[in-house]
Amino acid sequence: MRDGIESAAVAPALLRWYDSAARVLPWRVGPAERAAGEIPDPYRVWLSEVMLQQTTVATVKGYFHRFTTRWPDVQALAAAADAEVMGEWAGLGYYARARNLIACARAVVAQGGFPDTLEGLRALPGIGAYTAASVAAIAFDRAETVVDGNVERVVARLFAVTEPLPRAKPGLAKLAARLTPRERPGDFAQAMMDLGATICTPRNPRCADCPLEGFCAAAHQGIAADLPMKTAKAPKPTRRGYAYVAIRADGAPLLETRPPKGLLGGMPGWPGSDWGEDPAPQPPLTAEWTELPGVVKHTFTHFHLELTVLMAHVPLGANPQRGDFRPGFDPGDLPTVMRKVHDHASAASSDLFGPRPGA
DNA sequence: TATACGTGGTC
DNA sequence: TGACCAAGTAT
Repeated sequence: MRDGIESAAVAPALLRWYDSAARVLPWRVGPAERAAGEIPDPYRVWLSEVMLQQTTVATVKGYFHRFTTRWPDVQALAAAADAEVMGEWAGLGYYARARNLIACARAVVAQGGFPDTLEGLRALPGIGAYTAASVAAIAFDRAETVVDGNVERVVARLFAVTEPLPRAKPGLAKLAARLTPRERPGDFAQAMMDLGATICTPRNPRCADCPLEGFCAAAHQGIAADLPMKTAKAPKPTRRGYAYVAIRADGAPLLETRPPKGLLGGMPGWPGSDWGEDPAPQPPLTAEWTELPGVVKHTFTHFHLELTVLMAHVPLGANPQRGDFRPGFDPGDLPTVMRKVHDHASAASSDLFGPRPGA
């Protein structure tokens, strides 16, 4: 793998493997269909790629099916109400993706369709270098280089790059570009990612089963499992807070829509205190609050959270300082940490959203 | 360049 | 149990 001749041999070897081993995925047009002239739907490619950002295939499958059933094309998604889309996204995480998804769908409809160039795609909300390249390559057959975490790992091993991530990113992208073929760039990208997901895995890579082993410098040196190197991450602090579960006599829960930016932005949640070292209680209304035993624990990307849950049943005329009562609210529309709070309160009070006796 | 931003699975 | 990790983007 030290010269261009060997680099040129990688794509054909990888594509031969892909033609025989490609995974069947709901958004994918397989090599056989592709050869028969079938073109992937840019809407489905875009939607799947956004969902797949930092998210596993297994998790995405169900969401992709529900989204495409409910909104079969970009026009339908663009016409949907924001809260409907946010509710359908609930539990998938990184909620800025859902906000950008809505904005992107509307921009695409306003433009009369998806742009078919890297630059046009890159200008849309929520589409960065990876997603722009993947949609351009997979849906529009453009010879763009797709670089995700899988590709970085595969390339770091192929070329035995010992420089640690994230510093190594630019160099790895250049090496990946050297491998990208003019023919079948979309299948090549998907093949690289499939290889990273199934053979060239972060731990215990199955080099003996790898179609590229003969090209791989790391395998040759016996250091594949040690690459890519990564710089140490900062430890996660623990923050604490209070969450308030108020249920009105008709069963309606008191919820608020969180600010559009920042953590869980735009999603519904229980009113609460600030989250920090030693937060002060901040009940959203005056009531007889009962502090539930135990805490709800949740870990975000950059901190641990421990929430103390307080619950109250309040009369029909209750007038909260924050949030609003939402009859018929579906707990499934809550982000996971808020659903954990719901479940914690629910365990302490059967039929949480049901009307109170005598109400 | 560094940090904020979710969640669920794995070892 | 807990740290690592996954088909990244925005600022």
